[in-house]
Amino acid sequence: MSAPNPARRNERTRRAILDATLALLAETGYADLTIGAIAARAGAGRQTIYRWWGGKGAIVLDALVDAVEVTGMTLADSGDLAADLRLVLRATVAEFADPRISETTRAITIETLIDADLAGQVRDRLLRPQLDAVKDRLRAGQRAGQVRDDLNLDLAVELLFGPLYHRWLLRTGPLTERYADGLVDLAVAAMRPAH
Amino acid sequence: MSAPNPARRNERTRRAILDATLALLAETGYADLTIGAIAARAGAGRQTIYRWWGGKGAIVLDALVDAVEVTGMTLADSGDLAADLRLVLRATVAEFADPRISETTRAITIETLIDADLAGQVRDRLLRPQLDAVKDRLRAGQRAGQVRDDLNLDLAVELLFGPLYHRWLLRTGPLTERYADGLVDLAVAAMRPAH
Amino acid sequence: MSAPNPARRNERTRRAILDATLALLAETGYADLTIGAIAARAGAGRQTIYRWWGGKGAIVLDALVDAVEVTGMTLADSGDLAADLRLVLRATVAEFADPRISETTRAITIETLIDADLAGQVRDRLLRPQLDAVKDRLRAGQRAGQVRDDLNLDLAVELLFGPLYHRWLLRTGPLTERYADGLVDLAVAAMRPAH
Amino acid sequence: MSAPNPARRNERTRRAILDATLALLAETGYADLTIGAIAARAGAGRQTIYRWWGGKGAIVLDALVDAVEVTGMTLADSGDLAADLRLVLRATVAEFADPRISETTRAITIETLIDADLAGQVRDRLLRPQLDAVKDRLRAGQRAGQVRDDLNLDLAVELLFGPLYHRWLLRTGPLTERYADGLVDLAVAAMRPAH
DNA sequence: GGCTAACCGAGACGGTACGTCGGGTCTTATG
DNA sequence: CATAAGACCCGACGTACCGTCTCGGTTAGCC
Repeated sequence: MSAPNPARRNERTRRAILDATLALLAETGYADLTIGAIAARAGAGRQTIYRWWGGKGAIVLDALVDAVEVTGMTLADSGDLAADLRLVLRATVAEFADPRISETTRAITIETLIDADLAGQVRDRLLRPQLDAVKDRLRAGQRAGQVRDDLNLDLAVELLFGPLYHRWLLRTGPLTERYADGLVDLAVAAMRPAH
Repeated sequence: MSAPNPARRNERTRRAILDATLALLAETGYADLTIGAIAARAGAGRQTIYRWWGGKGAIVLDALVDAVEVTGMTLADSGDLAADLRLVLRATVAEFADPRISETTRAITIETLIDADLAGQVRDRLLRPQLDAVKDRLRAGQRAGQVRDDLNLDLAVELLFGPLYHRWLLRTGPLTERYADGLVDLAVAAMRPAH
Repeated sequence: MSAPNPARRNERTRRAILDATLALLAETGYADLTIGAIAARAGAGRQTIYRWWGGKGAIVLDALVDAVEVTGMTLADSGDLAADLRLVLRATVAEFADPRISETTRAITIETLIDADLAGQVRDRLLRPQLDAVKDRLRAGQRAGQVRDDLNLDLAVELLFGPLYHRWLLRTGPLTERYADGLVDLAVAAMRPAH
Repeated sequence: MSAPNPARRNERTRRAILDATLALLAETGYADLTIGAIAARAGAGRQTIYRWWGGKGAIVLDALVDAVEVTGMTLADSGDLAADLRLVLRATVAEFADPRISETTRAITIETLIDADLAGQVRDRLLRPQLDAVKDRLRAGQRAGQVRDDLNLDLAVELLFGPLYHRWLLRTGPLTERYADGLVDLAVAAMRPAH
């Protein structure tokens, strides 16, 4: 009926629920994840979950955001743009290649496809920080003359991560460091100023 | 117990089920689509569905493949690579921008995230033809000297479609013709032979 | 949505549910009786119970009616009215004194206090046959001159069973054969024609 | 943990809770009565109720006893036993016929069927005074020679009230003054000394 | 008249049962 | 023997209350 009072929320229970969610995600996968199972694992009542979250997707998002804790991420700037980007893409490729992480990412991706609100939250809280960090690095590249001035940076970021998502989503090929490197080379070639 | 005999299958029922599936997909979205609703709409028994399909994803896939009917697609070759690619990407963007098609694509995407077998089928029966058509056009571009000889064509195709999927999936920006054109320009720049 | 078709009902399941209900009634008492427990014990789905019954009371009533199976009950007529009535009242007292039966009777009585519809059913299907049998015997007594002609027979029946219910309900005293006999004597005295 | 101190009890809250209980009993009936609703209506905390009462039945009993306030009831003795009893039975019939009172009586009756302890309390605090008053009047009737000396007075009292309860409980007929009078006549006939 | 122990309102918590919904299996009767 | 219909078992859903447990705020009774 009325909204619950967050001030009175039991932090310990909140933690237990998020932890249980991550654990069960890893064990049973997203599709077989149950509110009841989370509650049981967390030693919490089911109602407590419904009190604070809207559904499975919301809990999982919270659990993931909480786990990743992306706060003020920035990329190293070694002067070598391609090298710096390689680092990021290799790391991302590694995450997608890790079955445990991949599984969870798949889970939350499903939920974003179902729930547009959630999609916005995932985008803004989970992904934007990373994408923005890359964008900042590209801007620095522009100032250093390595990147075309008139390049649309949002598009450029998509050029880096889009193919990777595509390959992951459609499983059209392996996700390896070699792949990441090739992708960076190609993207950097596209971004280079016309001589 | 024993496998059903496809020869005795009722084609009319099959059609009714696939049609009902597409109709309900458009009306209620994938998440709220139920086997029971499909059966009811199709005037079929639920058991009939279970007899011939494995689950929601399999029906939806069949319905979509059946609807799209991608057979031997090839790209026009006007000599102008960028122009030819623009046509394809603009068409794809238009599809993703169409809410009805987008919704259905989301539906099947969800299912591919859940069921890897299905993902393979979608990839091979639904997407591969299109991607291969583009790949063929790029190969022609290589022969014409517009595309670097050492370019990994699979990667190149991903460079074209990946950003688009990324933007659609994460809803990070509008899907317009302008966007398609800008993407093509960037990708073509990346593919151009070093002078 | 639509009413289920009784013709297709599974008799075995129905029996299992009624049996489970009686068993659990005896074991746990009415208050702690659960739809879920009945279903589990019967090896049935909860939905199956909800399909055919309206609630706990309806199942219990059915189970009891089914157990008692009161069909065309009549009293012996030995010529000695008091003796015949003593037999009935002693039997009733014995039932109320039996903890197992008493507990179940309490259960269904509760439900009749809550649900007037159910009360009517209990009255008509479970009790009326017995009360009517006594009434018939009293009518025979009138013909034999042992009972006042102007006696309201419904009232007379209540005079026999009412005190018994009262004592059972309020637990104001023991329910024994002696009690039954005393009650019959008093009631018969009240019914006797003024000489 | 430790028992609460009755001396510090807030009388206003106690009253509010009992009043709310009676009001809700009349409005929603016993089955749908919840502790939470009582607390809300009374503007009290649920814990306060649990502090002072054991459960729904205990509160309802207190509320009813409090409402009835049976103190030292005695029957008038006009010399005419039947007339005096008619007064009592007519009053009782009127109570049972009043839907509001009847509903509440049903409520507490339910609870007595569930909780034997409570049954004892109801019997002793709520009913015994009335029954004893009638018993006293019958004893006076014995002394006056209107009632058989060897009559079991407890049984006689049940003979008066039992049929009434029976009819109320099973709803086998209307509860009217005529009914009360007829019942008294019959009972008095049963109690009369053998000529 | 100030201190302090308790009661009080409020409401979050771990639970349990509810009644509903959909999944996948089975049974029955048509054609 | 495939089909339409639908009953069946199962189990997750989201809700309603239960009885317990904090948490401040208020209030009574003893210094």
